Amino acid sequence: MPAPALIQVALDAPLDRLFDYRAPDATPEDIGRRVRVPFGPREQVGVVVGLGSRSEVADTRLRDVIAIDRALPALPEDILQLARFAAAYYQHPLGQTLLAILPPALKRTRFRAPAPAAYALTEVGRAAVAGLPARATAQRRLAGLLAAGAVAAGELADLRVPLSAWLKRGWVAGADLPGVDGDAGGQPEPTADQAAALAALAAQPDGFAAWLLFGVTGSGKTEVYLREIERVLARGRQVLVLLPEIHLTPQMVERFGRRFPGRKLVSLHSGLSDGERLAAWLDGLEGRADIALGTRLAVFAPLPRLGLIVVDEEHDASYKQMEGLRYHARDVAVWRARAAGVAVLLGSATPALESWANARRGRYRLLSLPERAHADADLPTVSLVDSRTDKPRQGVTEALRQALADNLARGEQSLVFINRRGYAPVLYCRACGHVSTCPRCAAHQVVHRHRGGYQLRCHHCGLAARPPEACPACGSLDLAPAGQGTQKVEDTLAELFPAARILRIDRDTAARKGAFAAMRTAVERREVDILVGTQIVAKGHDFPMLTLVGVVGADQALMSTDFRASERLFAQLMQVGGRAGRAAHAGRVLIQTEYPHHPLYAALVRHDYPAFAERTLVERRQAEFPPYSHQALMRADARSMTEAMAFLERAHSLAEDLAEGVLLYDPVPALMPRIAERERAQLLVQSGNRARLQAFLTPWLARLRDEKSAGLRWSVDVDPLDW
DNA sequence: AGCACGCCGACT
DNA sequence: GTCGGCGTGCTC
Repeated sequence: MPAPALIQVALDAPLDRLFDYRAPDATPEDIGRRVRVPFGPREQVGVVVGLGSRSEVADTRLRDVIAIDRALPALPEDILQLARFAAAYYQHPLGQTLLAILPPALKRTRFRAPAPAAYALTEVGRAAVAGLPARATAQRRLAGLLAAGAVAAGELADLRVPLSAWLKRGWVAGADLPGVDGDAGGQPEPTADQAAALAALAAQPDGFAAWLLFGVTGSGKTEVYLREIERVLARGRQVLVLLPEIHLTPQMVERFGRRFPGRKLVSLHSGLSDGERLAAWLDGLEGRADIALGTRLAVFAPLPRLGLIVVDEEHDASYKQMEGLRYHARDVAVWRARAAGVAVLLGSATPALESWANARRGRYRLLSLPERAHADADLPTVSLVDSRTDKPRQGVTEALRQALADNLARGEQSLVFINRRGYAPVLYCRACGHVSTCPRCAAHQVVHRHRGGYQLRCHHCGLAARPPEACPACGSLDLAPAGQGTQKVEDTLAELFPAARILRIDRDTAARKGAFAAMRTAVERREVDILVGTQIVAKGHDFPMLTLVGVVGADQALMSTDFRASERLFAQLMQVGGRAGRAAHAGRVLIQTEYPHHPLYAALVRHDYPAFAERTLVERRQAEFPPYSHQALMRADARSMTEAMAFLERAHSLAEDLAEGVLLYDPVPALMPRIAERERAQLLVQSGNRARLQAFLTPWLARLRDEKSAGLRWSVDVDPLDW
């Protein structure tokens, strides 16, 4: 009699171990497959990660697997390896990591065949729809949509009733998504810089290589991606392209689709329905997709013929996941490229200082595009308005007001950038100096306009309250909003320019689905004269008639205690400045500041990222901050600060005998010490050697898992981006 | 994380 | 008398 066959299963539980189940018919081909198993009192979906004949667990406690899903292909070995790496590096259980990278449709315990990506009329259907009665309006609309060929499932979402009826009758059937018609002929001639970058890429022998493509906004990084992708596609390989934000993907998908007609392009992001996401993921896994474009989670997409990874805007913080598996998609991409023996191309106008340092050390190869691609599109002129001498009125200096007035008179569009939502950052008592604070957080309440009046909102916990009539501290009625937010700047501009058409874009106005696209259309149709917005407008949109960018309130970031604040500010200002004058119109950027001699602004005026980076790297080296050290941040929160700190003190003492080559800081209250009635503290650990830090974290955290204290939550963030 | 089991206050 | 509060313990 053969030894009992067991499978090792990774499950979505916060437990850093695998579970054995009896599976008499399991074979090595089942590794990577989904399984349904009994887990405690319920059923769970897991992934088979190994086979065995013996278990640490007593026979009597072993249970039988319910089903192995052999209808779908197994997760390939390279993806299992990638998940193992990410789980180990970011100190997250393997089961939760694996289940996080599966599309949501595959996490359900009912194993079902995936829904088609598109639908098309059958022969029978084509004949039948001709005879539809006039009153069958929904069916006639469906017939109209399908008349020209296959239509994506997503576009038929509101017609699912007649669609399912037709499926039953056999009038329609699942189909492949139609390819986008393109005009591959209309490719721009590469500039000299682009040609040099492409030549360097082409000269590189097959195998792993990491490239940093450094190019100012408008220098044509995308054109370099497209040509390099073309070369890799021609060798029969798949390409993975990572983008920072969901609302950027439709534009990129369209551009890629036009450029590669006949190639199968899929997009992977959380804006898709579960069915669309599954279809796209399977297109990748089964090798049908040639190009996969997606946001950070797409870095884990299975692509058996992978030949190149592109990470666009590689400095963007949205590549870092802040919850659960706290991975950085750019770093995972580099690891994956190395494991797969392919090239990874990281692009940015303002690289992360980590990447810049890697390029300087020769770990990444640097490709520069110093010139804008259109010869007639010069870089915008950046100038500083000294707001100590030109005193702002309602936040706007005379120089900015004049520039906006001139632009209006010329019929050109302007953008006023202020990275603060709401009306004013705080409500202030002019009698006693009291400021509005959130009852649940250690944060100010922000004044927002609300239904003709005002509202106080906390940006940390979301709590909204009516503003008090009188000061809660001294009873004075002399309360006033202090400082500027997007809403107040919008009001000010409306007063200054009554005839101007003003549009505000921030998280509050862009929240509704489709709102962002509608705003873009309004700007493109020139129905807007002045845009007011937060960083949400800075990202990746070309508005050719936008020729002036005004920046208000940027100094705030110079005061921050976060050592990465100036890096973020520089990137943000370069990016928002890049909105100005992208086509034939020269652009201007005006930055209001009380520190016109600050070296950050001086570098910005010269469009000199390398100077900014060199200077900031010197500071980082002196402080032994990243990229000259590697960090992990332990966060704890509890009902009281005493409990949170006590836990971290305990963690600190459990670390002492392990911490060779690792610097342990003392636990301290977090920068935001209370959010939603939870008191927060943190403990930073740091090492000049990444492997040392890793070798320390694993046994340290293992010790802590046995520590229990009620109501206390803790987590570890490896390579944290913000505190 | 769920979910069950288990031991103490206000209610049909 | 019991419905239910959430402490703590387990999941192959």
